[in-house]
Amino acid sequence: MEDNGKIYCSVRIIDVPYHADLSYDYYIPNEFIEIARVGSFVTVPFGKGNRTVGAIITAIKDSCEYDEPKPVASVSDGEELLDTEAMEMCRFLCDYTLCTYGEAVKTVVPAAALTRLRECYCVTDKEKDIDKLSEKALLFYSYIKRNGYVSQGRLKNHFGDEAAQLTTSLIKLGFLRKEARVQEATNFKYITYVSLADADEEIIEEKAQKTRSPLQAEIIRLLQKTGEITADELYMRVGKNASVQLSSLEKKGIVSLRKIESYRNPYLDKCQNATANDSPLSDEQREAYEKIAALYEKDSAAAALLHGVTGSGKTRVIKAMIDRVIADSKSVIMLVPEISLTPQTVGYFCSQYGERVAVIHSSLSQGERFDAWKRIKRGEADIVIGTRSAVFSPVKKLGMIVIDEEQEHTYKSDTDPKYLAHDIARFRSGKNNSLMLLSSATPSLASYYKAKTGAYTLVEMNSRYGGATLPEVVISDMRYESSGGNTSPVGSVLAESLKRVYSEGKQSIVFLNRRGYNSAVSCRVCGEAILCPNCSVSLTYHTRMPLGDTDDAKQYYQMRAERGVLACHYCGYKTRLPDKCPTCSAEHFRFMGCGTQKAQEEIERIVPGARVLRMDMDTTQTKNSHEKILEKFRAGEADILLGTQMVTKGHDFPRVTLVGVMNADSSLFLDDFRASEKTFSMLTQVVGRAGRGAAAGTAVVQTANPDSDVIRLAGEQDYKSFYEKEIRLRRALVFPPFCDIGVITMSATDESLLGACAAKLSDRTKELLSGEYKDVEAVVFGPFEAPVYKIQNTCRMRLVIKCRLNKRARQFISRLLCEFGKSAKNVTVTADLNPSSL
DNA sequence: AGCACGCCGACT
DNA sequence: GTCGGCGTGCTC
Repeated sequence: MEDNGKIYCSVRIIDVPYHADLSYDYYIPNEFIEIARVGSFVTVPFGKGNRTVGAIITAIKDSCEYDEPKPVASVSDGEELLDTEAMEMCRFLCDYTLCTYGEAVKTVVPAAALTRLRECYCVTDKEKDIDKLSEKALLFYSYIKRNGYVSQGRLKNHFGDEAAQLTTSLIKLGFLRKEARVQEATNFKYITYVSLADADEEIIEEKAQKTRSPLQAEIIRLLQKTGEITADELYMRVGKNASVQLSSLEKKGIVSLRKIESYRNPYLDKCQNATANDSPLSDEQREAYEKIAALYEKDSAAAALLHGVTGSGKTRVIKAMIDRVIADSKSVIMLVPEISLTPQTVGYFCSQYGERVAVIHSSLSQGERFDAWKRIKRGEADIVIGTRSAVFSPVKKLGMIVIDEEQEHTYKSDTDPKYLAHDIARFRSGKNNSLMLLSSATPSLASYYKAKTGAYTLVEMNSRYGGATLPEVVISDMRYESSGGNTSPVGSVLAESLKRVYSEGKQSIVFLNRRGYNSAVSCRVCGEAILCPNCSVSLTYHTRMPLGDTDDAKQYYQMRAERGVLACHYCGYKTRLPDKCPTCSAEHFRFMGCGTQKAQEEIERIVPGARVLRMDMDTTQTKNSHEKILEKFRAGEADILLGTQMVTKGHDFPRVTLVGVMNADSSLFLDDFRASEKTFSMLTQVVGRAGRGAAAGTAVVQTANPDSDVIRLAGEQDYKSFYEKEIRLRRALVFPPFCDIGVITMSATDESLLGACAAKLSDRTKELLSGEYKDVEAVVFGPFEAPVYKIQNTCRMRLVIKCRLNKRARQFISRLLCEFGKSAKNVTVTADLNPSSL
């Protein structure tokens, strides 16, 4: 509606459910017109109660379709929050993963950068019957009245646990109102510089004479000597309690304080000893580099897959490419699967490029993350190394995004916008005409298929660099072990090899895909396994576990001393081993399977004297524990490194000559079409750990399926044959990359409600597919129970849709989410498009 | 999500 | 007769 020159804006609201996530129009009051821009964070009145909610301006315009727009309530000033590319990424995330705009914003921008909404309470103008309140309520009420707007936290501090009840009842009676207040992002770190005030020495001297405080006098004398110093330095010399004195000196006009914003950067020391060293590339590496560089120089959106056997020096090629890109004054984002597992890679790039590197990963504090983000946004860091969320880094002039170990499942987000880093990278490379470079020894089938069919440029490196040879691989058939009377999880071949390597003074790595002691405990009489009361999985027996900061540590120590603990790996539930079988009351249990704890005992028994380091979820709870364990092993303080997945990642240990895989087939028969791919990748990686130095290595792979092609080909490091075999299978069965898969998951605590909802969703899906969405070619499976049906007492059912996930198919699934988001109370419905596992 | 409107059971 | 249960629907 045309309206006397008013200015309007379209906004997307941050915290709305999926079905209400639309574009809403508001008018901008004159006072905000100067600062309101596309990408600004605003607050607006929303809904019947006009509650204040946060939103992002997506458009500014001089007319408005809607008849009675409300006014914008506040506009966050300062630089706009989201730049054009960030907004495009949000838009893309919404469309691509079917999330709300707000969820997308929270994914693209670090939490600390978002001006935070804080729930506050204030009094209303109602005064009638106020004297009828209880004494306590009246006290509560007048406290809020005195203070204006009071946050929940503050109320709880003053009134304790009663605060919550008091607020709700007073709101109900109409004396209080809840209102969201904008709390500006105050999340900055400053360094304070102290100097004597800019005045005549005489005046200062005169003022100093008047000072009674000896500490203040000391500060003045110090400053007269040193000139300007940082506050921290001053505290070091005269003591921390000087801060009060300092501010009083400032008030008196004797000293002046200067605040400079600084960054929290835990990688600073790594960066400051930057020592660029360049040894020349090998012929093969140079060839690979030139091919990729040529692609980059075309200056249009492109993607390359660098496929090189383990040890072929992919990192060196990547380094050369980064040099090439930054030579153009463009930025680089390099993704790694997990920072804690690749300290070498991170350390290497920090030392090469110094302070222009920003490192981003999940265990940064909010402030550290925010500061890294600002450094990038301001163009002070132009090389970003990080885990998947780093793909959103607001770099200037993006030249290249590298995805190292491209097949890793960590590149798919497991929380709500369930995006794949590759898809974001491809999108950004399209927008910036930049290069996406994938790198792996065992590419995902999807990526290799794209390379084979021409969508990506394939660059291959087939020889190990520096004369290292592939290890000799021995497949140890575990079927004969047990029939031969060896019930140990360590077979005779592996046992002999471990002993030999130990006696030679070399190191071994043993990989085992299961933590804990045993995998399950079952009753010897009725055969029932002991299950987690909250989840539908069996509990795992642990002999010892780290205590962390659990509140019942004492009790826990006691349990552990007595007889070990049964733990759930899904919800963290812990209990002591019961006296009797919960099902039949028999008193004897069978302990099945072998976890890292039991394996450690076994290996220590088999190789007497060997020092075994265990690395799994239980021993790596604390910060930097990964690095510490790896460093210890590297330093030769242990002979055998035993662990789960995390021992397979790309660290080089020159003294390792033996790698053992204890249960190579544990992931082979998973109920997942990617089982072979995952097993192959994992085995290839772990086998590649052996013999990275001059000495030839051996890999012992224990399996009950020695004839399996996957295991054989991984042993031979023959990716191409594996690919050909697997891709034929996928084509025949119509699995990705020959189709997409969408999974709709419903979860609820009420099982019957969930069942009803699942049936309804399934019916509705079929109805829409044969009606309004007839053009979407899809095959629907289910509903069935999720592989782990119950986690933390929440049951989950899912519907699997196989189809081409084009725009239209996404619309269709979006429609389902909208309909069931509205109607289904107490059932949560979410979608995962192309999940990393089924 | 929150908050309104709206239509059926046990109370002053 | 009303207060209040939570079913359905909307939010610029």
